This record gives sequence, C-alpha cells and structure tokens, in this order.
Amino acid sequence: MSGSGPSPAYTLSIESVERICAERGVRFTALRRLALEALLEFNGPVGAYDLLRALERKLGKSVGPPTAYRALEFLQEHGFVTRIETRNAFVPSSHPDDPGVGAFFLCNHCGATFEVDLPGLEAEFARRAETFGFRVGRRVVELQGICADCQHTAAAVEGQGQAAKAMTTKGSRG
Amino acid sequence: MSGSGPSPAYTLSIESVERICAERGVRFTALRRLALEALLEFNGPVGAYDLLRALERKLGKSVGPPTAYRALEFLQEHGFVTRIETRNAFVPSSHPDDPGVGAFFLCNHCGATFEVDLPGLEAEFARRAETFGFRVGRRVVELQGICADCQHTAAAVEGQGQAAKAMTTKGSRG
DNA sequence: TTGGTAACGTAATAACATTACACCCAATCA
DNA sequence: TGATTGGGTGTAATGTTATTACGTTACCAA
Ligand SMILES: [Zn+2]
Ligand SMILES: [Zn+2]
Ligand SMILES: [Zn+2]
Ligand SMILES: [Zn+2]
Repeated sequence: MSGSGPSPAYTLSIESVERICAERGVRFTALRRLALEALLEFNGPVGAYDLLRALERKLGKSVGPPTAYRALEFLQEHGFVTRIETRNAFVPSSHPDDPGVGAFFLCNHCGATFEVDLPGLEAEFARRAETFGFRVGRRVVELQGICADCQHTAAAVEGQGQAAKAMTTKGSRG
Repeated sequence: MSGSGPSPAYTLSIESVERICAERGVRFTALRRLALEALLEFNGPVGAYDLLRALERKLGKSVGPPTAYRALEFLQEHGFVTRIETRNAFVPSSHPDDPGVGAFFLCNHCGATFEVDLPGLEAEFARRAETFGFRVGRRVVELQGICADCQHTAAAVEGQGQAAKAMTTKGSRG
C-alpha cells in the first residue's frame, strides 16, 4: 500500500524537535535523537524492541530495554511521539504541540497509520465528561479497519480482523 | 470512589448471554460461563492472568494462559466483553449488541471504569473515514483522567498520570 | 457408530515492560 | 577549583502479557 492519506506523512522534523526542546529547557540527547530518527525512518508504528534493535544498529553496541523505553518516555512526555495502544507500538506525532485529539486510523491489512484531527471530538468528550464530573486527561482514539488501497485488493476480506503484514513489524490484536 | 456513574454498572447478565448464544447457534460452554461470571464479579477491568487465577479458584485446578485467552476471545467476538487497551484488561460490555461506539472513561486514581455511549462520535468517524476511503471496523475510544469522586480527594493531584490503586488489580501506562 | 470439527489441556516460548542499582557527566555553587 | 547534586545512561534481573504448537476430549451430524 502507500503512505498517502488524510495528512502528510509526518510534519515532525528533528530540527523542530531540537528547537522545541531548547525552548522548553530540556535535553535532546544523542540517544533521544537517535530514537526519534529511528522512528521517523520506519513507515509505521514501531515496537519498543524494534526500536531497541534499530538503536543497536545505529550505536554499534547492544542496548537494554530500559534505554529504549526511557527514550520513548521522554519523546511521549513532550508530544513528539504517540503510543498506539492497539499495536503496542509508537509513531512520531504529526502535531507535537496540538492540544486537540489525535485520532488514528489503522489498517489491519497493511499496517498503514493515518493520524487525523477530528474537531468536534474534543467538544463531545468534554461535554459528556462534564455531565458526571470527570476530568479528562489523555485521550486515545484508534479506529481499526481497511485502508482505501487495501480495499482494492482481493485479499482484504473484511473490515475486521486481518493481520497486518506489510509496512510494519507489528502484529495485531484485531 | 464509588460505582456510580453515567450508566448502570453492568446491564449484562449471564441469562441474557445464554439466550443470545442460543439464538446465534454458538456454544456458551461451562468455561466461557465461568469466565464471564468471574469478570462480572470484579468491579473493573480484569487482566487475563487475574481471570486465569479466578478460573483456577472456581475450577479447583490449574489452567493455562490459552484457556483464559480463548474464553476472552470468544466473549469479545460476541460483544459480551470489551478489551480496555490502555489497561491490558477486560470488562463485561454494557451494550452487547449495540453497534454504536462504546467510549470508556477511566479513572487513573481509583481505576473506576465508565462506559458511555457517545452519539455523534459514530457519525464523525464515518464522515472522516469516507473522505479517504477508509473502512472502519473496531473502534477504540478510551479517555483517561480523574473521576468526580477522586477529585474530592486531596490525593488527586493532576488530570494526568496517577497510578490506579484501588478497585482494580491493574496498573497503568499513564 | 463413525467421522469431522470445535473446544480444551499443557508445555514451551515469544513479546512487551519494569525494577533496582551502579556509573557517568554536566551544571551549580561553596 | 573541588564538591555536590541531579538527570541521564548501562546492565542484569525479573515481571507481565500473549501466542504457538500439538495432543486430547467432547459434541454433533451423517
Ligand atoms: Zn496493502
Ligand atoms: Zn492498508
Ligand atoms: Zn476515581
Ligand atoms: Zn479514589
């Protein structure tokens, strides 16, 4: 399939992250940079252990899980990376400082990941939360299905349940 | 915290599931029934291994992970149970044959889980999906934060990030 | 009754994530 | 400058969640 979709692949660049970190007075270390570079080099969601192996290749030495997870934690905290819960995987964020809801359309067939802004979602959530006094923090919206490209393929059997095969190293929990 | 919230605790009963399975011509076996009973006996999301241990208690013998996961798979396939992705855990569904979007409000402080119907979400998803030919299957909407009860507590520091402690055996990934 | 299929038991392993502690290094300050 | 301090990283061990593979059993239909 292709990387085409509702939003440009990724608007995030290393340079912009560098700048934002400087503004915020936080350290964009070599390791964190390498991790983000690795994530950008993949086309889709990347598992922590895949990132780990990518880091090993870049560094030429072995790295432990905490190293990968710490880098991911930093990148998530600052909005540069989003965890895809239904894939146990991570992608660079399209909108690092956007307070809005990032909704993810995830193709079960090819693994393609589309981050889209769903205006109106925010309001709907807030309004409903208000009715019972819930204070909303992190929002997770993930919509699984079949992308346009894969629907043109005979192999795309159903809107539910096929395993992702290409474009990602991650499996699916459909 | 309390079990109060936007919808009654659970509208699902063993009897209704029994009836639905008969209608659909699928087998509601002893194991599947025990698994669902166990899930209903918990107050919140239940991890697969907690379910496993509950099954062991009920059966008086040890059971392997596949046994628990197969029961969960069946219950999910038929809409009786929903997986909470951000908790790696499972809850009985409030609306087993409702095609609408079940959104979950999850308290990071006490673990309380509220399933609510968000009408309008469905339309928003469908409309956006249509614009790029995506065919939506499973929808995951999980909103983490702090419930009303916990906001009345000094310990509820922020709308983000506290670990769930009571009412659930599950941890949090913030 | 027999043959086929869905369900289950069991062992092993894979995949994902965290804890604990030691070490290093850069920024701050006596 | 030397000491202190805190964040960041290295490493080993462990914990948690999920799947694969394969043999057996139970149910149903021909
Ligand atoms: Zn494809
Ligand atoms: Zn696709
Ligand atoms: Zn609460
Ligand atoms: Zn509470």
